[in-house]
Amino acid sequence: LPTPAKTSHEALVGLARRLVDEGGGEALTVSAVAQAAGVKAPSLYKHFADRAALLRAVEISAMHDLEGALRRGTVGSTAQERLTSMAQAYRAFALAQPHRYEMIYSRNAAGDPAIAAASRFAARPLFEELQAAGVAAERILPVARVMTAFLHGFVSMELVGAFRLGGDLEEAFAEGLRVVLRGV
Amino acid sequence: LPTPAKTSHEALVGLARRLVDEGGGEALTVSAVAQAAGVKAPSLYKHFADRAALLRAVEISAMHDLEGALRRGTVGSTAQERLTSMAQAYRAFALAQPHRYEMIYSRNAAGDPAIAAASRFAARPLFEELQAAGVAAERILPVARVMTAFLHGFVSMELVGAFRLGGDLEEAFAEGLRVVLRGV
DNA sequence: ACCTGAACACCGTTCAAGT
DNA sequence: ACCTGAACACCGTTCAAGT
Repeated sequence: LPTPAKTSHEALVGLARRLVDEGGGEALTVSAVAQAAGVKAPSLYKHFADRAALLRAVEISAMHDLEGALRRGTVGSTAQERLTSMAQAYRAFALAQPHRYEMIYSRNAAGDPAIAAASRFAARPLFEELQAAGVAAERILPVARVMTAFLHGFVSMELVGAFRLGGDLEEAFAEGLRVVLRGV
Repeated sequence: LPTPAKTSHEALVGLARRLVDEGGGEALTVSAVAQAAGVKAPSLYKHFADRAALLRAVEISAMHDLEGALRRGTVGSTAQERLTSMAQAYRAFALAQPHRYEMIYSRNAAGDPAIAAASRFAARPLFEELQAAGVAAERILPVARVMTAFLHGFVSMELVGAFRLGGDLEEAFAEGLRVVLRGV
């Protein structure tokens, strides 16, 4: 005689996301998610293999969020305008949801195929814009890597507080973006 | 009647470093360090306020390591050569000691003044080379930020396995470096 | 002055028992 | 089929007691 389910896979991911947004990855404890779902900790193991699986689900949803933010933020008619606005949308996403952003490049994920697929999904907007900009096919991958390396490096250092020497961060970002886009 | 000390601040940091090198930051547990030192866990609190303090000590030593690796790796007579070799040394350090590198940009550190000082120390080689290269004083900070953003972004994505789409990573790094150095 | 055992609140996880 | 209480091994940390 089945007990009616008090929660679900999707509901748990949603609650886990909220915990991450508020307190970072370490706030995503099995007990905290269970409590938020009105259930006891052992019950979670009926929905997820372990904490790592829950973490991966949140990471994947964060990658989808990033993809959406990039698409919404990409505006303008020229390639320069569109790539610049996309880069600004990338940074805005990271600054608005720092903990969620950090999940994306956490290494909980290593070899998981679903993570790899979500990662490719999040990278698609950039690839499409580079293609539309007329970048040669064989240069799209290296150019995309230089751009994402700069973007991820800049915002992750910004989030971690590594830019402690004063100066205008907005201008440093704009300058870096100009330099990188000149290479496109 | 004082008990003879079985360990010391410096010895504990050394043991903690080894644990980090082998298993990453999460391998640095109070019990593991204590066991490696031949002591019980509570004894560590006579040497460090808490686990976070031990973590910070390891981070600081990692920053000093990076500084040394950058200085040793910077060779050549022209500014381009020297900055290129420094960038390659940066990446080589991260790839050779990934866990130690990750400590440097972990956010355990936030507002600690000793961490901030060590961070400035590790950044010095780059600042000095940019100055020697004749970069205008007011451009040194933004240029250094673009370079470190690219370097940290590239190697941290590489370490985390974010570059899954094949292609030549060596060339992507070299290409990115050329683009960034063109901005200097 | 440093080390220790015992204790506490917290983890993630397992499992037999409930419905 | 899902939920639960009890249990286990592990965390970090505190503290009174040892020398």
